[in-house]
Amino acid sequence: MKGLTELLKGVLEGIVLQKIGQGETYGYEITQYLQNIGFEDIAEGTVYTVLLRLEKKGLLHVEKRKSELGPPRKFYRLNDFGKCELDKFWEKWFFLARKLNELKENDSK
Amino acid sequence: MKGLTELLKGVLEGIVLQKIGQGETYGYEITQYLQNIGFEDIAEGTVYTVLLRLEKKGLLHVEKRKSELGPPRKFYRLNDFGKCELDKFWEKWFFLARKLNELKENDSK
DNA sequence: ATACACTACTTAGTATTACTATATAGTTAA
DNA sequence: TTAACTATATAGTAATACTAAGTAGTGTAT
Repeated sequence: MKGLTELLKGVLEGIVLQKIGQGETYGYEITQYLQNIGFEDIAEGTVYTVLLRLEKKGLLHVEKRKSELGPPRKFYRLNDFGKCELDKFWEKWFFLARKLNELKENDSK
Repeated sequence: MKGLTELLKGVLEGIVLQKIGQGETYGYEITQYLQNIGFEDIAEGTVYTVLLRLEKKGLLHVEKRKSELGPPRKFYRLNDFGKCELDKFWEKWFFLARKLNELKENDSK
Protein backbone atom coordinates (compact mmCIF):
# COMPACT_ATOMS: atom_id res chain seq x y z
CA MET A 1 0.00 0.00 0.00
CA LYS A 2 1.42 3.35 -1.11
CA GLY A 3 1.17 6.81 0.45
CA LEU A 4 0.83 5.54 3.97
CA THR A 5 3.68 7.64 5.36
CA GLU A 6 1.74 10.23 7.30
CA LEU A 7 -0.75 7.69 8.62
CA LEU A 8 2.16 5.62 9.89
CA LYS A 9 3.47 8.39 12.13
CA GLY A 10 3.23 7.07 15.65
CA VAL A 11 1.72 3.83 14.38
CA LEU A 12 4.94 2.29 13.12
CA GLU A 13 6.50 2.73 16.54
CA GLY A 14 3.50 0.95 18.03
CA ILE A 15 3.74 -1.90 15.55
CA VAL A 16 7.42 -2.39 16.31
CA LEU A 17 6.75 -2.34 20.05
CA GLN A 18 3.99 -4.90 19.60
CA LYS A 19 6.26 -7.18 17.57
CA ILE A 20 9.03 -6.99 20.15
CA GLY A 21 6.45 -7.61 22.87
CA GLN A 22 5.64 -10.95 21.27
CA GLY A 23 9.14 -12.23 21.88
CA GLU A 24 12.84 -11.41 21.51
CA THR A 25 13.67 -10.25 18.00
CA TYR A 26 16.04 -8.03 16.02
CA GLY A 27 15.92 -5.34 13.35
CA TYR A 28 16.36 -7.38 10.23
CA GLU A 29 13.72 -9.86 11.34
CA ILE A 30 11.28 -7.07 12.14
CA THR A 31 11.83 -5.62 8.68
CA GLN A 32 11.12 -8.97 7.02
CA TYR A 33 8.05 -9.37 9.18
CA LEU A 34 6.66 -6.00 8.14
CA GLN A 35 7.20 -6.89 4.49
CA ASN A 36 5.36 -10.18 4.98
CA ILE A 37 2.28 -8.74 6.64
CA GLY A 38 1.74 -6.17 3.89
CA PHE A 39 3.96 -3.16 4.67
CA GLU A 40 6.11 -3.65 1.59
CA ASP A 41 7.15 -0.01 1.39
CA ILE A 42 8.73 0.27 4.82
CA ALA A 43 12.50 0.28 4.27
CA GLU A 44 15.12 -1.24 6.52
CA GLY A 45 16.52 2.16 7.40
CA THR A 46 13.15 3.24 8.73
CA VAL A 47 12.92 0.28 11.06
CA TYR A 48 16.39 0.83 12.43
CA THR A 49 15.73 4.49 13.18
CA VAL A 50 12.63 3.45 15.11
CA LEU A 51 14.62 0.88 17.07
CA LEU A 52 17.38 3.32 17.96
CA ARG A 53 14.77 5.82 19.08
CA LEU A 54 13.00 3.28 21.28
CA GLU A 55 16.36 2.26 22.69
CA LYS A 56 17.23 5.89 23.50
CA LYS A 57 13.86 6.41 25.16
CA GLY A 58 14.70 3.46 27.38
CA LEU A 59 11.88 1.12 26.38
CA LEU A 60 14.04 -1.81 25.35
CA HIS A 61 16.40 -4.36 26.80
CA VAL A 62 19.23 -4.82 24.28
CA GLU A 63 21.69 -7.67 23.86
CA LYS A 64 24.21 -7.97 21.04
CA ARG A 65 24.94 -11.60 20.27
CA LYS A 66 26.52 -13.62 17.49
CA SER A 67 24.31 -15.11 14.82
CA GLU A 68 24.66 -18.63 13.45
CA LEU A 69 24.44 -17.26 9.94
CA GLY A 70 25.57 -13.69 9.32
CA PRO A 71 26.82 -10.71 11.28
CA PRO A 72 26.01 -10.28 14.98
CA ARG A 73 22.48 -9.20 15.84
CA LYS A 74 21.07 -6.78 18.35
CA PHE A 75 18.31 -8.67 20.15
CA TYR A 76 15.55 -6.62 21.70
CA ARG A 77 13.01 -7.24 24.43
CA LEU A 78 10.54 -4.86 26.07
CA ASN A 79 11.38 -3.76 29.60
CA ASP A 80 8.64 -2.67 32.04
CA PHE A 81 8.62 0.86 30.69
CA GLY A 82 8.34 -0.51 27.17
CA LYS A 83 5.39 -2.71 28.13
CA CYS A 84 3.71 0.30 29.69
CA GLU A 85 4.24 2.38 26.56
CA LEU A 86 2.86 -0.44 24.42
CA ASP A 87 -0.31 -0.48 26.52
CA LYS A 88 -0.60 3.28 26.13
CA PHE A 89 -0.17 2.96 22.39
CA TRP A 90 -3.08 0.55 22.12
CA GLU A 91 -5.26 2.78 24.29
CA LYS A 92 -4.61 5.72 22.00
CA TRP A 93 -5.01 3.64 18.89
CA PHE A 94 -8.39 2.24 19.92
CA PHE A 95 -9.61 5.65 21.01
CA LEU A 96 -8.80 6.95 17.55
CA ALA A 97 -10.14 3.89 15.72
CA ARG A 98 -13.46 4.16 17.55
CA LYS A 99 -13.78 7.85 16.69
CA LEU A 100 -12.99 7.26 13.05
CA ASN A 101 -15.53 4.45 12.81
CA GLU A 102 -18.17 6.74 14.25
CA LEU A 103 -17.32 9.44 11.73
CA LYS A 104 -17.49 7.02 8.84
CA GLU A 105 -20.78 5.52 9.97
CA ASN A 106 -22.41 8.96 10.04
CA ASP A 107 -22.24 8.79 6.25
CA SER A 108 -24.98 6.19 5.97
CA LYS A 109 -27.38 8.10 8.24
CA MET B 1 -7.30 12.17 25.20
CA LYS B 2 -3.71 13.30 25.60
CA GLY B 3 -0.58 12.42 23.64
CA LEU B 4 -2.41 11.77 20.42
CA THR B 5 -0.28 14.14 18.35
CA GLU B 6 1.76 11.65 16.36
CA LEU B 7 -1.17 9.32 15.82
CA LEU B 8 -3.14 12.25 14.41
CA LYS B 9 -0.64 12.90 11.63
CA GLY B 10 -2.52 12.35 8.42
CA VAL B 11 -5.64 11.42 10.34
CA LEU B 12 -6.63 14.94 11.30
CA GLU B 13 -6.56 15.94 7.65
CA GLY B 14 -8.85 13.00 6.90
CA ILE B 15 -11.25 13.92 9.68
CA VAL B 16 -11.47 17.49 8.43
CA LEU B 17 -12.07 16.31 4.86
CA GLN B 18 -14.79 13.97 6.09
CA LYS B 19 -16.48 16.78 8.05
CA ILE B 20 -16.42 19.11 5.05
CA GLY B 21 -17.72 16.28 2.89
CA GLN B 22 -20.84 16.12 5.03
CA GLY B 23 -21.83 19.66 4.06
CA GLU B 24 -20.57 23.21 3.74
CA THR B 25 -18.80 24.38 6.87
CA TYR B 26 -16.06 26.71 8.14
CA GLY B 27 -13.02 26.64 10.40
CA TYR B 28 -14.51 27.77 13.65
CA GLU B 29 -17.39 25.33 13.34
CA ILE B 30 -15.03 22.46 12.55
CA THR B 31 -13.02 23.31 15.65
CA GLN B 32 -16.12 23.27 17.85
CA TYR B 33 -17.15 19.99 16.25
CA LEU B 34 -13.82 18.36 17.03
CA GLN B 35 -14.08 19.50 20.65
CA ASN B 36 -17.56 18.01 20.90
CA ILE B 37 -16.70 14.58 19.56
CA GLY B 38 -13.82 14.10 21.97
CA PHE B 39 -10.77 15.81 20.47
CA GLU B 40 -10.56 18.42 23.22
CA ASP B 41 -6.86 19.02 22.73
CA ILE B 42 -6.95 20.08 19.09
CA ALA B 43 -6.47 23.85 19.04
CA GLU B 44 -8.05 26.32 16.65
CA GLY B 45 -4.71 27.14 15.09
CA THR B 46 -4.19 23.52 14.18
CA VAL B 47 -7.47 23.34 12.32
CA TYR B 48 -6.77 26.49 10.35
CA THR B 49 -3.36 25.25 9.24
CA VAL B 50 -5.02 22.07 7.99
CA LEU B 51 -7.65 24.06 6.11
CA LEU B 52 -5.11 26.35 4.47
CA ARG B 53 -3.08 23.31 3.45
CA LEU B 54 -6.09 21.56 1.93
CA GLU B 55 -6.96 24.80 0.15
CA LYS B 56 -3.43 25.08 -1.26
CA LYS B 57 -3.52 21.49 -2.43
CA GLY B 58 -6.68 22.37 -4.34
CA LEU B 59 -9.12 20.03 -2.60
CA LEU B 60 -11.60 22.66 -1.52
CA HIS B 61 -14.10 25.10 -2.96
CA VAL B 62 -13.87 28.28 -0.87
CA GLU B 63 -16.35 31.10 -0.45
CA LYS B 64 -15.94 34.00 1.95
CA ARG B 65 -19.31 35.31 3.10
CA LYS B 66 -20.69 37.50 5.85
CA SER B 67 -21.97 35.88 9.02
CA GLU B 68 -25.20 36.85 10.76
CA LEU B 69 -23.33 36.95 14.06
CA GLY B 70 -19.62 37.69 14.01
CA PRO B 71 -16.84 38.29 11.49
CA PRO B 72 -17.04 36.92 7.94
CA ARG B 73 -16.52 33.19 7.49
CA LYS B 74 -14.69 31.15 4.91
CA PHE B 75 -17.10 28.44 3.82
CA TYR B 76 -15.62 25.26 2.47
CA ARG B 77 -16.92 22.45 0.28
CA LEU B 78 -15.09 19.49 -1.28
CA ASN B 79 -14.47 19.68 -5.01
CA ASP B 80 -14.05 16.52 -7.10
CA PHE B 81 -10.39 16.25 -6.26
CA GLY B 82 -11.22 16.65 -2.60
CA LYS B 83 -13.83 13.88 -2.77
CA CYS B 84 -11.27 11.64 -4.45
CA GLU B 85 -8.69 12.34 -1.76
CA LEU B 86 -11.28 11.64 0.94
CA ASP B 87 -11.95 8.23 -0.60
CA LYS B 88 -8.23 7.55 -0.70
CA PHE B 89 -7.93 8.53 2.94
CA TRP B 90 -10.54 5.99 4.00
CA GLU B 91 -8.91 3.30 1.90
CA LYS B 92 -5.59 3.90 3.61
CA TRP B 93 -7.18 4.17 7.03
CA PHE B 94 -9.05 0.89 6.74
CA PHE B 95 -5.99 -0.89 5.39
CA LEU B 96 -4.09 0.25 8.46
CA ALA B 97 -6.94 -0.45 10.87
CA ARG B 98 -7.28 -3.99 9.57
CA LYS B 99 -3.57 -4.64 9.93
CA LEU B 100 -3.49 -3.29 13.45
CA ASN B 101 -6.46 -5.41 14.49
CA GLU B 102 -4.71 -8.48 13.16
CA LEU B 103 -1.57 -7.61 15.11
CA LYS B 104 -3.50 -7.10 18.32
CA GLU B 105 -5.48 -10.30 17.93
CA ASN B 106 -2.28 -12.34 17.62
CA ASP B 107 -1.84 -11.63 21.33
CA SER B 108 -4.59 -13.99 22.36
CA LYS B 109 -3.24 -16.89 20.29
C1' DA C 1 40.50 -16.85 -4.39
C1' DT C 2 36.98 -14.03 -5.94
C1' DA C 3 32.77 -12.22 -6.80
C1' DC C 4 28.16 -12.03 -5.50
C1' DA C 5 24.11 -12.43 -2.69
C1' DC C 6 22.33 -12.25 1.67
C1' DT C 7 22.35 -10.84 6.35
C1' DA C 8 22.67 -6.96 9.67
C1' DC C 9 23.22 -2.34 11.44
C1' DT C 10 24.06 2.98 11.16
C1' DT C 11 23.42 7.72 10.05
C1' DA C 12 22.98 12.39 7.80
C1' DG C 13 19.69 14.99 5.65
C1' DT C 14 14.73 15.87 4.04
C1' DA C 15 9.63 16.41 3.96
C1' DT C 16 5.42 16.46 6.20
C1' DT C 17 2.56 17.32 9.78
C1' DA C 18 0.43 18.78 14.27
C1' DC C 19 1.35 22.04 18.00
C1' DT C 20 2.43 26.56 20.46
C1' DA C 21 1.94 31.11 20.76
C1' DT C 22 0.64 35.19 19.19
C1' DA C 23 -1.70 38.54 16.43
C1' DT C 24 -5.67 40.65 14.16
C1' DA C 25 -10.41 41.93 13.89
C1' DG C 26 -15.73 41.91 13.58
C1' DT C 27 -19.98 41.41 16.69
C1' DT C 28 -22.76 41.53 20.78
C1' DA C 29 -24.11 42.34 25.44
C1' DA C 30 -22.99 44.28 30.08
C1' DT D 1 -16.22 51.07 26.68
C1' DT D 2 -15.15 46.85 28.16
C1' DA D 3 -15.40 42.03 27.91
C1' DA D 4 -16.75 37.81 25.75
C1' DC D 5 -17.44 35.45 21.76
C1' DT D 6 -16.76 34.64 16.96
C1' DA D 7 -13.41 34.04 13.19
C1' DT D 8 -9.03 33.70 10.70
C1' DA D 9 -3.81 33.79 9.99
C1' DT D 10 1.04 32.71 10.65
C1' DA D 11 5.92 32.15 12.30
C1' DG D 12 8.49 28.92 14.63
C1' DT D 13 9.06 24.18 16.86
C1' DA D 14 9.08 19.15 17.63
C1' DA D 15 8.37 14.59 16.22
C1' DT D 16 8.44 11.14 12.92
C1' DA D 17 8.92 8.41 8.61
C1' DC D 18 11.66 8.41 4.39
C1' DT D 19 15.82 8.57 1.22
C1' DA D 20 20.17 7.44 0.27
C1' DA D 21 24.32 6.06 1.30
C1' DG D 22 27.72 3.55 3.83
C1' DT D 23 29.94 -0.39 6.64
C1' DA D 24 30.62 -5.15 7.44
C1' DG D 25 30.11 -10.35 8.44
C1' DT D 26 28.78 -14.89 6.25
C1' DG D 27 27.86 -18.26 2.75
C1' DT D 28 27.88 -19.95 -2.06
C1' DA D 29 28.95 -20.41 -6.81
C1' DT D 30 32.47 -19.55 -10.33
